[in-house]
Amino acid sequence: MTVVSIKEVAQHAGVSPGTVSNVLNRPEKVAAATRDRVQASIRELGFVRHGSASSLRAGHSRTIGLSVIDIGNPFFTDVASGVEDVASERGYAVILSNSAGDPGKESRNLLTLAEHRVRGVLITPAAEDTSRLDRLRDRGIRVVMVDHPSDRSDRCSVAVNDVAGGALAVSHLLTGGCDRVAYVSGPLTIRQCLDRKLGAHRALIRAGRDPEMVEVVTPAMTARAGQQAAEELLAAGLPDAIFCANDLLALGMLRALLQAGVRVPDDVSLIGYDGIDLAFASPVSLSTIKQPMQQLGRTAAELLLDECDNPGSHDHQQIMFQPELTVRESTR
Amino acid sequence: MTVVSIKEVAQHAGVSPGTVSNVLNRPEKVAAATRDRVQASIRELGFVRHGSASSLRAGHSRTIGLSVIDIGNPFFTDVASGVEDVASERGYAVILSNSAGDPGKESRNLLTLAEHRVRGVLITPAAEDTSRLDRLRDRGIRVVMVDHPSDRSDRCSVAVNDVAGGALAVSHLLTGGCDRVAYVSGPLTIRQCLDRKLGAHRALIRAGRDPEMVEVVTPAMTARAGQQAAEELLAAGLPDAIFCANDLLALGMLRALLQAGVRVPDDVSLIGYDGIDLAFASPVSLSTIKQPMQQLGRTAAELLLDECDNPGSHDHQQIMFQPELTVRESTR
DNA sequence: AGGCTTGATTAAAACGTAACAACCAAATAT
DNA sequence: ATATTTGGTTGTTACGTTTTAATCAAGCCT
Repeated sequence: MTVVSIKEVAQHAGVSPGTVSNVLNRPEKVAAATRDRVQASIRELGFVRHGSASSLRAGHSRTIGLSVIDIGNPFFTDVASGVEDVASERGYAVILSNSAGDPGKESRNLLTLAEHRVRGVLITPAAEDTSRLDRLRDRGIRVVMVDHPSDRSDRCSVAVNDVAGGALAVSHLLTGGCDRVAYVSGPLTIRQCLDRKLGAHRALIRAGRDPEMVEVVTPAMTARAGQQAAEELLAAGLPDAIFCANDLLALGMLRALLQAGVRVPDDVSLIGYDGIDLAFASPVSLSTIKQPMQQLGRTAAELLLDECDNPGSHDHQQIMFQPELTVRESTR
Repeated sequence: MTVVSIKEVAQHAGVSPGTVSNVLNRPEKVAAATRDRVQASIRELGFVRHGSASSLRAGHSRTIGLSVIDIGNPFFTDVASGVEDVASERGYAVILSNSAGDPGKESRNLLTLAEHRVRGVLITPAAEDTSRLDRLRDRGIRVVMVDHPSDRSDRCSVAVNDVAGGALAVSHLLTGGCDRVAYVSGPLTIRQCLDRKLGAHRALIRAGRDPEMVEVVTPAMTARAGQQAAEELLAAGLPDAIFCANDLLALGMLRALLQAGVRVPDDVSLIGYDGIDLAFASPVSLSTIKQPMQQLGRTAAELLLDECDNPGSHDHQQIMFQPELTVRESTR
């Protein structure tokens, strides 16, 4: 339980505490000989910088917060892994918090992040109202929105064009000769679901079809919910194409359809959204709209850290990636 | 960018800074009237405690570290979600770090955690050598091992009996009438893979069979690796039962088998390990050995926080959960 | 030789909070 | 009436670091 402080290192190396601090933070300012001596002492005593003291004095920490809607969803896992990569490359730590889609829990988590004086927050907001984010910014905590376009130009955001993705999915289904398309959506409070539906609508209109789709709304975007949605669809009479708001829903749907004796894609075409690894490995591999998930996380983290490290020259960007259609076996 | 300190709150409420601190940390010590007044000021000024200052002074932070081997694996995602739950209930933040199985990266991450003076670390170690963990403890950072039994009684650990799990899997296969069992393993540096194999061995011996199994070793425990393993197995001649070291491998295997025209379970029985959600949703639902993943995370976090909050009365526990066989469609 | 620059080092003052001893008034005990 | 306890509040110090201004020595210029 020995805590070695900068002071003891200084004493051991025969210099002042200030010099040790300089070795740590601006090594070029100190003569090579003393620098080596100090570094030797650091190693010998096993000193590690006290982050709390450091950030108290310096006025900022080397931590960022990451607030996601569902850590169990491979989409966010991939995003998180991209964030973690960039952060650890640049010596930042990531505090993870999971809102579980609950704006109340999200707010409480943001308070915890504020207490930790994180340098900034990457957030996929659980609700459309962004006033909480403004309050964070008033406290000097930068905010980058992830998988959600910013409505304002004074904030960075990284998103993927969900309207385009929805259109891509449905026009692929139509091209394959499908006629009646059903949309399996997650909760309607989730922007992504609404945008993808809007895109689907547009594609239908563009093709001169009736824009009305059968729609099933699930309470969660999980495989289990997808299976339940399948039952609803089977009871109501199957369409000849199904567009699921994400891959997990689609995988659950696929399972239930096959089990009910429905052939995919012969009887019904099925397309998912995200491009998670498992969508490829499913026994009938899943056509999907692929999003650059890791890239999303990496870019968001880079924007945030750039804003933190160069507050002067930084200009806010609203980045919008384009999703890509990946055709596999589940669509004709 | 206004930073409200305890001092300004004190001034606003007409009390001393010390009283504000008391309201924050031992509200029972301060008269109801002043307490209310201070709390009103806190709300009005939008004060939030400066975590760095607090932990500098108090000597300990309200953060724990979580170091996992692969954040992309649903197993660890579930564990993480259990940890996050408990931590956020008790006001702790979780710093996530991903070793990606690389002991070097793990060490670097642990250094970052040490700098942040986390209260403790939950870790699924990437290597058997635990001296790094001892060094952490010398620094006053408690360590709880997750999904890895502790070799020593002075440390908490939470694990699942992998030997029993391996035996469970293989004896189920044998009960179903299988004869030649193959084992698809992850990297042999991973203890879990070795233990599950050992269990498989034991089950074979107990049943009076030849304990030698065909074994395929994959470089990673992913669905993709499972598909590749299937090709190897198909080329070498199929056994009549396959035990995969985790569900992701099994799902990839399942996909490749079905695609090659192999019927599951008629031609070959297949069993996985973990019990991830998707194993249920796969078109031929996967028999598996279910582990209490969230529970693992919750328990580990509870042990750690108990050790932190009651250092006197805490006694170290090595908890070992028992895995459960879940029979579904992929085995006969 | 005296004044100047340069480069390296140090002393001291913060940063915002927690904890402890000291203090004070009011209530109780003697 | 005085002494003692009690409940509530405050002043002060310390936590480990960063930073700024100040100091010092050595080299250079005229």
